[in-house]
Amino acid sequence: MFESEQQAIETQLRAFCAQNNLPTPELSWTPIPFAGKWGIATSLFQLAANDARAIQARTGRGVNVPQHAQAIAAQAAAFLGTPPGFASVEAVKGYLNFYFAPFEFAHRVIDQVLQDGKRYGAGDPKGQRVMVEFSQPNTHKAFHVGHLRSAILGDVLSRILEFAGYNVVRANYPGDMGLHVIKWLWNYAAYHRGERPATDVTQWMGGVYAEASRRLEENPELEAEVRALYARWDRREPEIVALWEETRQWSLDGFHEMYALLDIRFDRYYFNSQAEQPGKQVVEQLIQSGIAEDGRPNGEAVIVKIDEKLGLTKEKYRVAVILRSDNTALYSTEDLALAIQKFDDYPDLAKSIYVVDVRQSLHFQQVFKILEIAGYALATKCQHVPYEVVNLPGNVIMSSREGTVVLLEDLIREATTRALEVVRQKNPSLSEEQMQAVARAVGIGAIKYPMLSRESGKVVTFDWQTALDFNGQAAPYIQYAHVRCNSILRKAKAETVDASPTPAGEYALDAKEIQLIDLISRFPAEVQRAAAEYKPLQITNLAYELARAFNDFYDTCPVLKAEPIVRANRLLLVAAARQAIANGLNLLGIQSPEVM
RNA sequence: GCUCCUCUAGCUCAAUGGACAGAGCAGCAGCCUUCUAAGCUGUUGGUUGUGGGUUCGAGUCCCACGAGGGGCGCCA
Repeated sequence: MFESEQQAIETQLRAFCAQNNLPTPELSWTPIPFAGKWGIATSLFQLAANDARAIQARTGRGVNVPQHAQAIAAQAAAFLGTPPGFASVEAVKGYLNFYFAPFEFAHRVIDQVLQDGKRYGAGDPKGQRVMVEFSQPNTHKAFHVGHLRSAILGDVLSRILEFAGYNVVRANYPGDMGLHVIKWLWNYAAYHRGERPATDVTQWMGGVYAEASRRLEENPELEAEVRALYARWDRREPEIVALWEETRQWSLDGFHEMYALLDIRFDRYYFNSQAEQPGKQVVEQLIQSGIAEDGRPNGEAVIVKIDEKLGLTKEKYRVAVILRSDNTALYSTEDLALAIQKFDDYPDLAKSIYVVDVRQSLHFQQVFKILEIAGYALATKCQHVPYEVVNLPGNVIMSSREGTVVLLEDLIREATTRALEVVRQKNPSLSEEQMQAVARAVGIGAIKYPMLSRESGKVVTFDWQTALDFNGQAAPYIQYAHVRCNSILRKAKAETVDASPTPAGEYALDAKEIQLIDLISRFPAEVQRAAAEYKPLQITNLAYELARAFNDFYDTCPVLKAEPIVRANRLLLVAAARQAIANGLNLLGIQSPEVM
């Protein structure tokens, strides 16, 4: 947010170095890391180390780098004086700290936030299109908490990338065909023909699937019926296709309901079943060009010996199987075609991102590498963004077959019920309708936040107690800070605040106010970083820090009862804080309630 | 055998190669006649798995080891 100040100082520092025969400095800027201090800082250790080497080479004399850094910093501070707009400069422990003139800079930040509103923190358009594929639910199965991480992570990455300035295509890739679907169809046709799901569609679909698995486990001889059905599907018998199409739609309808509840949307659906034939064509092409080896004549599969093709001596990409010996498609068959399909549909894609479970890392490395070997330039634009799984306590993996699952419907119901109890108790004056709305916002937020607030490479362990704990570092804490902002502004008749952003008179800002403004000013840079590194964690951290700083401010700085000048300024600050918190929550796909 | 990931306070997790490793939860002690206590304050808690190395500087990068987890030619 203060790039122009940084650049001005850097120009001065380069002049200083040139004048003093020092190496050209490469500076990186950080906020001054001490509570209540506001400004920008840079260390001079790198510069000092470079100069120390030069002195060593020239004179053979060793130089103590930290001392040298501090000496240079002190000289530089004297050379620079206090740059325009700053309150002071200090050289300490090899760092140069530039302190902002708080009131002036505070109002630059606040004015910017209030002017930009919902767009505060958004990046300039980058003119690049990015596709994010996520969620990939299996039709004819239940949707459980383990499936939630991709959906939430992918949605939030999409939001962040969009806000950062990219054109984002949100893609879903449902698994609508495969052995699980055939098993389901078999069970349905044999024991549930004519039944239709009424409510909780996805749960019902999952029930029929679980029943199928159970039946087959108890009576393995029934497998023959399933195989027979698979053969009928392979022949595309109209009756089977029609049944598949109808029941598949039930699942998709169920998914739509859940996505709506979770406020997740898609621009484009790719279906597993549609990638099958194109995938086989890609495989043929790979065989023709000598990249793949066709083992089918000998009853073996079609494979690509990737390491061999690359001349690698150590195992890295290994051998990929890209088509079964019986000519049926594998995931890799379909992913080869899908990767290409995406660029056919959107030739200007700068990046094609796959938000998929870390266990498929090798699979994607193989697919992308095979395409690269085959000469597809798009291969290097494909990137797998992996995440770790969601487990149950005791390192138990959620599995539909094992029955160790927490269903999404149950989790949402439980979380909103619990939130409703809390809001009923905390704020009984609200209308029933308001309470319901708050409970939904809080319940959904409480589900999403834990999935986003840890490194995606770390396993999330789901347990009810933590999931339903609405205190501390969690979404409701941030939402509550937003509500408090809103409450103050409502009482102050917020509409007059936004209309007159220029306050008359100046006063000494409290340390809590400075802390809050400092954090608000960091938002745009954090958005860019989150987008560049695919890390929603940056946003959860900042949103939480903002809420904490606001609660701190709320506790020590009266607003409505303050003197007129202070009151006017603090109202603007509260409005800016509310906006920053709301924008942060919005990036996380979490609602900002007006009341709680 | 090859390979990827994880290891930080009792627990769950943060921390651009930089200044003093921070939060929450749990525990203990306080704060509602106040802009909503879903809040705030104080307090307890650390050889960042172990050993080397690189660097002016390492929780962060490199190597080895340990522990746990994932993946590896016809599962998805």
